[in-house]
Amino acid sequence: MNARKKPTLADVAHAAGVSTATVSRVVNGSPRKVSKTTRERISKLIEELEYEPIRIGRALSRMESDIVALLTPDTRNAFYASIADGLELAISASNKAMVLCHTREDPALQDRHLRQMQSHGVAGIALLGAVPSPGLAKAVESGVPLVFVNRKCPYGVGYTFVGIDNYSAGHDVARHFVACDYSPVAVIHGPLNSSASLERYEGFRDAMEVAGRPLSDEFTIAGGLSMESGYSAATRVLNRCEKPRAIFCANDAVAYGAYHRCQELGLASPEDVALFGFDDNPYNRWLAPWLSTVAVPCTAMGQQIAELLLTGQARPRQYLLPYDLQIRHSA
Amino acid sequence: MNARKKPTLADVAHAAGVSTATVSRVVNGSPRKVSKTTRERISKLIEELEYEPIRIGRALSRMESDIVALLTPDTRNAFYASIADGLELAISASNKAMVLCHTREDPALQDRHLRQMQSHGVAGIALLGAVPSPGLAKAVESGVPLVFVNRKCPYGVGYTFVGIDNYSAGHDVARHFVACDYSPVAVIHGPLNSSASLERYEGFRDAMEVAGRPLSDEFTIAGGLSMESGYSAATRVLNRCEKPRAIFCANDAVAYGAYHRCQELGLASPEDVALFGFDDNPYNRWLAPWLSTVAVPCTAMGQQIAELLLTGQARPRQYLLPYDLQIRHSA
DNA sequence: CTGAAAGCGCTTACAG
DNA sequence: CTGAAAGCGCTTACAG
Repeated sequence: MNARKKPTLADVAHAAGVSTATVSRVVNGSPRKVSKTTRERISKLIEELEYEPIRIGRALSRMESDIVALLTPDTRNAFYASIADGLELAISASNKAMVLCHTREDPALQDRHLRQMQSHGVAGIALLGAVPSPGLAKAVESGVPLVFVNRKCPYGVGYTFVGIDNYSAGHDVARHFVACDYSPVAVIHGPLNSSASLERYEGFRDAMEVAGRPLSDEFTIAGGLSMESGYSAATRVLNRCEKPRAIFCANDAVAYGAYHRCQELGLASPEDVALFGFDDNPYNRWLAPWLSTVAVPCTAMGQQIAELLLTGQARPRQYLLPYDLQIRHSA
Repeated sequence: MNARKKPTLADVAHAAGVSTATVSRVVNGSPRKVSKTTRERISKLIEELEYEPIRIGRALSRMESDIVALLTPDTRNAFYASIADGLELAISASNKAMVLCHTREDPALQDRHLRQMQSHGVAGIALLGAVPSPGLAKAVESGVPLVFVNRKCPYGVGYTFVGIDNYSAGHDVARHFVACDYSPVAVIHGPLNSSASLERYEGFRDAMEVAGRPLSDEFTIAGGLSMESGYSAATRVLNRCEKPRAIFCANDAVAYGAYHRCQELGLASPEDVALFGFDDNPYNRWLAPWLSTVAVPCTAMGQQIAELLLTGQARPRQYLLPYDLQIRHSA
């Protein structure tokens, strides 16, 4: 009911009998430049009037808003949601805000968001699971601060990246499969325009080959990264007369879908079909404690992204975080 | 490498030989007011120059940004994530953006976000799972467009709400328990300052009482809404010498935690302990197809919220969406 | 149908 | 240490 408008910088300045420049300086804490007495007087006034800067003003004058964007395919995947969560925590602690855009693996949609975010004047954009798209190609040239997460930039190597060594992780999973003596072995990989999917697959494939057990084409299945697509990929591969003894899945969501299909077929894991996931989805602990997987440090990733977005990187760098093979019951 | 600055309204106006007012009018599509020829000329120029309005300018002059905020405890809960997803879809389709803030059920944090969002000049705020807090009390008075989702406003009844009839749903679950003849029956409810938790619990309790099987105190457990807290609440209630025959859980996440505890204790569901959840979390389909639950229409909720936030409500209203009892294997 | 001009709330070189 | 003033890029009443 209180129709009193929110106070502006000018209101505070007027009340304090100083210029807006001075108030602006104390708000932004350039303490060297304002005398202690004035500063204290103004601070008190700010308290009293409950002055809160209207950020649009600042944004216009600085030509940059207090906002960063996170573009990601789908936060219903709890692994992505965890990264978003960690990022948001750090961003909001720095008194900034995070806008969330779902790209749904769609280049056109990613481009719309990219343009929209630039027109919002965001301070930076994190791309968690970027897809190649014309707008992205432009954006990397234009100089907006970009951080690629999980998947590397499709347009060259000189861009900031936060993630793990997927090739090496895929390699490790293969070595585990060999140690368990699983045969034949199948892989359900994600879209190969994603560096994460590609490298996982290549590392796995190469290690199998080195071990003298090359992957066969009929056991190399291309799929998406959702539970639905894991289900349908598993349906296909388990339909063959020769069934795979073990499946390396593109991520945990895919493994969940595959698991569901195994259940339907009455196949036990690891007895009939060993299953290996990727990410260590937060739901594992409660609903799938049996799932062997590669733990990706999503919390650390969120923090790293925030740091890069907040401080602005002098030069692009690759941040390779440690991953952790989780051998549990399913493989 | 193209250091050409992005064109502004003024650049377009200059190129077209008209005033910025005119360009602004065609950008915002007030078609009555600009002659067809000028309009077409300007439109062509906009294309050519790839002009994209810098939204901060508009925001400052309108004193409202193209952004809406979603405040929610935790999107790692896939049910909340689904609502966020639906909302983001609709918002971004309207060429606006959604900022996501996690409140973690913490009043102080909620207040920080509330203030921050107002200082960003957001066009509206959706509170999915609001907690009572001083800042919220102020915000409801101040006239920011607010939409309460799932949980009603703790400060009175005259506020916009999108959700289901939780009392009635709790009632239905109790009637199912009675029909199954489960006894004794336990309930793990969420925080009672949440209307959703409170009403579910009350509906359940009242229906049990009407059926002549009132809930006992020792089988009424207060907990949080996470998997962790479901686990610990279940640990407590299953430690008693008399074990419950069935547990109504605050939501599916709590049911997952309880399920995990049952597994550890070697208790089967529904044979030893029947389990009932709430929400119909998207993960159910794949990892917990056995879980009986109340399906809440999260997609429809997301759309409804977007509509309210985008069009601005003339007067507050309650939007009660239909829910659906899902009787599956666990109860 | 179109334009000149004021205004939105900040920040920041420039002077003093 | 402090202030007057210009400027950020839009929108919009007001005139014509």
